Amino acid sequence: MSNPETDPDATLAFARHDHAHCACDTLARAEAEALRRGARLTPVRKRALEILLEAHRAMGAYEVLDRLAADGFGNQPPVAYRALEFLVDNGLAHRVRRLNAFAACMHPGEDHAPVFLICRVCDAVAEAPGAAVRVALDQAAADLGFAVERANIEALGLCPACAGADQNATA
Amino acid sequence: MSNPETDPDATLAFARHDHAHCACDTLARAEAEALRRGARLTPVRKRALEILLEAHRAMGAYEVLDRLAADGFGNQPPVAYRALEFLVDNGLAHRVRRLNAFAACMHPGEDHAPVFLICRVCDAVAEAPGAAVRVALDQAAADLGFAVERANIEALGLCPACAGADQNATA
DNA sequence: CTATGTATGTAATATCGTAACAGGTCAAGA
DNA sequence: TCTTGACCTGTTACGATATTACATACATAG
Repeated sequence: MSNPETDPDATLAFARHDHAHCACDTLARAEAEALRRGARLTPVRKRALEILLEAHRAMGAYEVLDRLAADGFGNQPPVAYRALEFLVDNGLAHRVRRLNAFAACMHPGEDHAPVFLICRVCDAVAEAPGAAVRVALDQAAADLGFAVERANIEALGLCPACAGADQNATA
Repeated sequence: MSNPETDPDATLAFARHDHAHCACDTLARAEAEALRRGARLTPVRKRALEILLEAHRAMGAYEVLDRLAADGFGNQPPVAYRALEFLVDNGLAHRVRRLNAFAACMHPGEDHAPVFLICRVCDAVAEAPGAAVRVALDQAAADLGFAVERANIEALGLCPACAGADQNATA
């Protein structure tokens, strides 16, 4: 079984790619987006985002906190929660509630409705485009007179790799 | 029998209705569904479901636990978590992660994809029909080769009542 | 009856999250 | 310059949520 702690390739997207490049690129876009919004991407906040981008997977708040503390920032929970809350509020990160975790947004600035796909075998998390899902959700809500402001759409299931492994094992 | 996907009145989410009647009716359907699945709806489990149905809202595990303990069952967390997990696994209840809470399923046995609409003002929670949302989600996942087994779709926003109050206050 | 699997009870603890307050930084305006 | 106010960071302390591990009880098939 692959594990996001040990097998980075099985993480955020279900495909191999250049982490260093996509992390660096995404950070640049996040900084631009923060500037555009007039949001202050202070050192702790920026470092928290970098941590999420470097890890390239969903991380718990305390895990982020440990890294922040190691970098000389505060070592108490509010330090991490505040930085993460800022990132989420400004569309630079997402909260994955099923995992009590946070993940850097891969598309900061783009108006997107992320859908999180969580593999129940290897715990990999992918951020999938969910525009169509969001449209359907808004419609379902509108039918009841409800106005959606924020949505969490999370799916548990099998990622391609684990589905393949499962078939092979069963066969 | 009404179908939650097509009959909006069956999901009187934000509307007034007869709690006692709908709770009793839903409990009967839940028992039938448990029987059909060969799931053992033991006393603790049944009582936990009743508690959720009577409250008719999302409840925290510890809140359910208090009531179970008051009824003579165990008073330690696993008692509540196990009963609630059973209910969720068997489609008799849902977990609302945004609220760290559980709610009785209003349509046990019917193959449905619940969408939770959570009012950020009054905290009311409605279980809306989400078949269309689920279809869109399955498609988005399939595009990445991901097979969805379970989904949590939760929206935060304004319920009709609070949206109205807000408009009045602003006007 | 007895072995087996399942359900329940309990203790202890792990994990996650927040309230409240203190001090620091920075920019706008008296 | 000095103050004021808004915002950010750090820390203490605590509350809320959830799980592990183990012991006991209970059902049911053989």
